[in-house]
Amino acid sequence: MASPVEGQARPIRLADIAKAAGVSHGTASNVFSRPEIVRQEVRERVKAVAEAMGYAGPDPKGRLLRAGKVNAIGVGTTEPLSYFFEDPFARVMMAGISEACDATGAGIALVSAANQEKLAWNIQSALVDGFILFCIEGGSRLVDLTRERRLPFVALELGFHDETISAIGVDNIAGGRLAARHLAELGHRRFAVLSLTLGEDRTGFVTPEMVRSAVYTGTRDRLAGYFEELSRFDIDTTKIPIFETENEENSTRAGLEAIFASGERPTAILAMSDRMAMIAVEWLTSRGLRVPEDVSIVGFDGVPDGALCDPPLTTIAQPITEIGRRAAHMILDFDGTVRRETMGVELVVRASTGLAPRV
Amino acid sequence: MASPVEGQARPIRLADIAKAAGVSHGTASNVFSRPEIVRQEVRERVKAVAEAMGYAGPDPKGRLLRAGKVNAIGVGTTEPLSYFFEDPFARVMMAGISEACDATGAGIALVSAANQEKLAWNIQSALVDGFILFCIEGGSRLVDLTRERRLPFVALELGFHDETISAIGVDNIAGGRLAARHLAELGHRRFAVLSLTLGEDRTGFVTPEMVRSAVYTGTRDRLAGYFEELSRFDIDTTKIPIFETENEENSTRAGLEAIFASGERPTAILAMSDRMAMIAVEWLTSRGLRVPEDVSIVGFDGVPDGALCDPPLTTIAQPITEIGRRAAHMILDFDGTVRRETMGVELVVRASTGLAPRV
DNA sequence: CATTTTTCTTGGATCGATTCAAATTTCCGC
DNA sequence: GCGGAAATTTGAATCGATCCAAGAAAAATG
Repeated sequence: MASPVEGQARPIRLADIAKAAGVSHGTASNVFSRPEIVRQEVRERVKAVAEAMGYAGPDPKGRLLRAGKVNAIGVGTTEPLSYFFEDPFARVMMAGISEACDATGAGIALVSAANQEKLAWNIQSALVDGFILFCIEGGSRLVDLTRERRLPFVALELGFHDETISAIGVDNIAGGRLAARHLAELGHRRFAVLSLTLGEDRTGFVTPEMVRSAVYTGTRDRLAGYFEELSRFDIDTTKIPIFETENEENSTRAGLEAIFASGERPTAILAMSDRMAMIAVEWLTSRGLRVPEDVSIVGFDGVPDGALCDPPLTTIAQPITEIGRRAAHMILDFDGTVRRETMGVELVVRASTGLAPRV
Repeated sequence: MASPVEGQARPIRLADIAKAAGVSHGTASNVFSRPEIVRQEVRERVKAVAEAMGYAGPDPKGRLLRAGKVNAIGVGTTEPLSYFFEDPFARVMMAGISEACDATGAGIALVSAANQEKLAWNIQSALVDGFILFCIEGGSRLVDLTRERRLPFVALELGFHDETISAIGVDNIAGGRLAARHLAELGHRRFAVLSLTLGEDRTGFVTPEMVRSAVYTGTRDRLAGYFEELSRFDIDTTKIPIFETENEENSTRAGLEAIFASGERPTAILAMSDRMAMIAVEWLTSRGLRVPEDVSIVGFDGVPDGALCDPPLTTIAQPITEIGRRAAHMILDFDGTVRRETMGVELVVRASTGLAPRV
């Protein structure tokens, strides 16, 4: 079933309507954008002509150039676009952004940069008034590219070493401490860390040297929080294995294999994301280790899925939706200043943590 | 912490660069869009000037007007924007759309129309090459508005009576039949239907008259499918209560109350969405009725959540991702024809259905 | 009916780029 | 050093609207 659409004729412009109706283009424009200032008779005539000629209404492409403002905010990531709809953390964040946009009537443009060349082009050509950047893997490339647009932008996760850009994130040190203290108080003494990325594009065990030179200060801060607190319990933090992953299945599993391959198995895992924590729960369970009887796990983020999995995840909850809302407002109400906001975090105790097993 | 940004000076234009570098704007433009055709020396000089003046690169707003193509597809709904990130059906659909867009490098613009006036404006001013419409509640207003833009658009769910618009959906009659046959074969004889909307903005029991005059033919077809098949088992379909909901908690609960208030309780529920089915499971369970021992339920859609809930949902699965992909391609590769595609559905038997209880 | 106000309309300027035919340079071979 | 081909550069036209100062028409006033 197929029917032709609107002959090949090029689309009707406002000027065509004006001519046909015998008015100036100025008046024709007013009929659509400020109808109240044109005489009723004229208004109706022009509208009738427009209708008759099949005019689609003022083309936003034209209006845009004059108006200067797009009324949409771009959300960028280096992941494929589907990330926004599938990743639990991103989804909650997007819900917050959506809320702010809905309230002001702004639209959302999703911009992905999964592959290098297109990344550049997509960021460069996005029709938006500003950007919110999901700074995950490859975040610095994304930031550099975006900076070139000279539009307002905010990095989510202020774990980015560059203090000259706006960012919103959480108090990672406090978060790390809360998680560590909770486990230490349950009697745990042997730990392992599933870490987010410290620099770019690598996975594997991390050395203290690498921690010092971390690009992502957010990751570094969480580690610092973990260790500061554990030190208070007289735990030798230099022996704690830290495995850097890409926050997805393969590298997280690899990390777990590596950690559990070595001699002294940890009784507690500090995971820097709920995603990793949930993968860890599954990995452990499938190997006959019980959570939390044999191994306790604390996640980070506080995504809704964490409450639903089995066992429900103990985690450090971020106010994700609120971060999203604020990020959107930073763009929408941009005032020309760079802002860095730090939000608080909260320990949510559920069933993935328990007393340390008797030795 | 606040630092001023780029003095108030109006942004630098390509023409400014051209003048400063002593070349024509044509050449300046070429430096950025087709660098290979300009002499290296000139190219470098212009680039240097641009760099020095802090030029942000060719403004997409300007380019757009000339180019005519936005390279983004709009996805519209009458729900708030967060719908796209929270509703399980929408999310899977968006994943399919994302895939197609990623492959071609197109962007996605989310357009919401939660409130009437803004709906119009948002649709009218969206910078996109075409629309994909989530035709749920209020779908016809959305379609009418979109039609005015005279851009290609596709309605998701071809359960829309207007055959002149492109649409992709599933074979609703077949789906209805599969669900009904499955239950009938398990011995069920007393049914109730939780229906999607037939027209606009109403909930409550439905009369045969209303079914005949349905605006949403998709809903009507599912009903037809249910009833055709049940008739084959000599079931008197005129006695089956049909309750129309808005596919959310309140109206679905109201429907269940109404259905279970009457004398003869159903042993099987035909729900037209997994969402309603899951709400029904919860409602029944909280009232001490067991699923499937006391009441069996078949959903519709096949969203991932349905496999995870307790008990896992028997459902009629749509190829949601594939529908999303195709919808995106219809817009991306638009050829001026109206297309209506019907996809197949599949019965997925899980644990929410079982043998009819002995009387 | 002339004059002042008020209400509408007009048409040129502008938003920021790209395109393309024509003009100008540069490059080659002889 | 010259003619012609090839490589660059130019600048006017265009994309589709909105804005606004100035002019024209209509309405109000005396």
